[in-house]
Order: sequence, then C-alpha cells, then structure tokens
Amino acid sequence: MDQKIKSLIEYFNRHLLLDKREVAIVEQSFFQRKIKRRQFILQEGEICKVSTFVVSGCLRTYMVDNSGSEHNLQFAIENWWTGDIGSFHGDVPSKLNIEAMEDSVILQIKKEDLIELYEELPKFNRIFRVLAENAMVSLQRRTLLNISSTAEERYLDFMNRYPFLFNRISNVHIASYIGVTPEFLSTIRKKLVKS
Amino acid sequence: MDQKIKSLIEYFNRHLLLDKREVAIVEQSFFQRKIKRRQFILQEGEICKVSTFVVSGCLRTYMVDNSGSEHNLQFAIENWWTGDIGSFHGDVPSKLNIEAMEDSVILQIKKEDLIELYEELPKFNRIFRVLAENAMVSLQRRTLLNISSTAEERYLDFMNRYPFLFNRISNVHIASYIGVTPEFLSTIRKKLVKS
DNA sequence: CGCGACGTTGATTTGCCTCAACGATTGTGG
DNA sequence: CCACAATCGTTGAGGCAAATCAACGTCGCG
Repeated sequence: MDQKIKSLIEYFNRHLLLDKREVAIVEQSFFQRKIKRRQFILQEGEICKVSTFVVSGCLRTYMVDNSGSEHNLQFAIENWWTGDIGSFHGDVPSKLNIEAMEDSVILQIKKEDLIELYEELPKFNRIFRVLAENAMVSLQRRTLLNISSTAEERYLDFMNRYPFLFNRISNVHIASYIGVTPEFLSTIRKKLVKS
Repeated sequence: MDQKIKSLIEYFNRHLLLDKREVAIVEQSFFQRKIKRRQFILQEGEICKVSTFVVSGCLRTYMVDNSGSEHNLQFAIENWWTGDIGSFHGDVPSKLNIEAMEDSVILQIKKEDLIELYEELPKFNRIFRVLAENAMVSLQRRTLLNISSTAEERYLDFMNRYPFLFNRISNVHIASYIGVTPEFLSTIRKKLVKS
C-alpha cells in the first residue's frame, strides 16, 4: 500500500474498522498531491471541487475582507481535513483561500467520487457525520469565546488548546485567527511575560 | 399519525424520503413535550441526554461567563434542532443552558434510541451528516464575521439573515447573540435610523 | 396595582485599532 | 554566498469602538 494513503486509512480505522475491500475503494478514490509553501489549493471565486486530507505539512484557510485584510478561519496540519464545505456542497464560488504554510502532502477526493464513496460504502456517512459533529462542537466553542471574552483570553485559550500549532505558526497568523491585530497581540504578550 | 410528529416526518422527507416502516420507527423513537416560557430543557452542569427538534415555539441556548453575563449561542424555532452535541456525545457535563423563550412544543430522542435509530436505519447517518455539515458552514460564517467585522455589521447581517427571528426576539437577546451590550446595540440602532 | 424586563440616553473608561517606525530574522535571486 | 527584499515582532502616539455604570420612562405580566 502506498505510504501516504496509509495515514488516511489509519485515520479512518480510528473511527470505524475497514476491511480489505473498503480499504481498496478508499485507495482508488483519493489522489495524492505535493504542495509547496505559499501554493494555493483554493482561491476566492473558485468552486471548491475536492475535499482535502492533510498527510503532512500545514495549510491555512482565510478570508479577505473588503478593506483587504486577511482573517484566518482554520489551520490544518497532519490528520486534519480542510476545504470549503459550503462551496463544495452548494457548487457556489468560495469566499475562502487555502494556502500551504509549509511544503505539504495532501490527499484529495473529488465531489463525484465522494458521492460514489457514500453510495458504495454507506458507513462513511457515519464517519463524516461524527467528524462534522466534532467540528460543530469546536466551532460553537470558538463562537462563544469570540462573543464573550477578551483578546487576551482568546490567546491563552489558543495556546492551551493547540500547543502543537502554537509552536509552528507565526504570531501574525495567530493574531488573525483570534481576531486581533499583530500589534495588539504583541502588547498582550508583553503583558503576559511580565505577570 | 400524531399531528406534532408530522412536522418532523415532513422535515426528514425534505432530505430523504421515508417509507412506512421508517416513519413508524421514527414515530416510536421520538417523544413529545410541551415546554412553558422560561422553562429549561438543559441546565449547566447536566449531561445532555437527548436531541431536540422544535415543532413550535422558540428556545435559546446560552452560556454564563465567570462574571455572570449570559451569551446567546443559538436560537431554535420551528424545524430547528437544539441541544448540546458535545455533552451529548461525550457524556460530559454541559456548560450551556437551553431555555424556552415562548411556550413551545418539542420532540426529543434519547441518546440510546438515536443510536438504535442509526443502526436500524443507517440512512439517518446521511441525513444528520448533511445537517451537521450545514451547521458547520453557518458557524464558520459566523466565526469569520466575529473576527472580521464591527458590531454594526454583525447586527445588519443578523437582520438580513434571520428576519424571522429579528421580529420575534428582543434586542437584549440579539445583542447577546452578536456579542455586544444592549446599551451599545441601542446606539447602533439610533445611528441606523438616522442614516 | 406594582414589579421586573426592556429600550434608551449620557458620562466615563477601557480594549483594541491605526499608522509610523525600528531592528532582527528569514528568504531569495543574482 | 552575499545582498537585498520581505516578513516578523515590537514599540509608541493617537483615535475610535465598545464596555461600564447610572438613571429614567415604558410596557407587559402576575
């Protein structure tokens, strides 16, 4: 078996064991791509036609507002999924950009192949239902944090919740994720060092 | 067929047609409750043991922060789902409260019955996968709005996006949903009337 | 009737942004 | 491998967005 797809199979097996036939179907449904740092796998205006699993590396999803600033919605590292589900399901142009922050290896599946996968292997509905529900929980948590707490609290929460990202991502991008300017994050950090 | 459960069946049929047997299983899986205004169906510290479909009325889900303020995460009216998925799936105490804002009729399903439903009727994995994915899209959209826009923009967005809630919910609760104080929402509204 | 939620106003304070500037680091093309 | 550019993290001055606190009239509800 290909080395790269192995990490995806292992990932699925953590949710629901796959037999040989199922593994074979997964293998032929996904294709592999190597992405260089600063390369995009989705740009605003395009329709998102694939779902992406990250084997190695790191990608970020962000939106550009009307004044030209970027706002990070999500970081995806090993064993995370990324893409724009709204654009993917609705066949509408995306407002998001997805860019590699490091050289990365990804596995992708086209929409028609995913639909076929669901038909051939209905148990994948269950896997992706659980994944979507987990994502919902995280997003609800983040929403509550956004409407109820200060930037300092959101920064501390990010540190505690995603230490593995924290050591890997620049402060500029963390600032954008928690919704503050890099300058203000800097003053937060200074204050935290002192105390 | 019971009148109340009919709205749930119609709801499911909009996603995926159910045959007689499937309808029967759904009917015996859900039970009905009438909830009075200001009554809670979930309180902080409890484990959320049911998933809730709203037949009529309106409920709000909120969190109380350490300084005692409430923050609205979600409103649920007719044909919406509510509950705390994190608590429900993880069997952990909830940090959320769900309270009826109007006299309401709801249909609920216990966790064990939902698991059984998934086993007997696997197609429900698909329905709930799609629902969870839709919820993800909304939450991602709200997250981007929270980290990128002003309170005024969030208020206008709420108006345009949820006009049916807008006419039904007090400004206090809208303020809490978009993450501002009622006082500041009042000044936003004054400014909007003038322009 | 009276109490409690609601919507509003104003004064003051605070959190966070904007803009400008700087050294330090990273990266990149010649 | 060096030189130059770009990005990063930081600092400071000033300004604006939004919170806080206090107060008041209105309304619906018990």
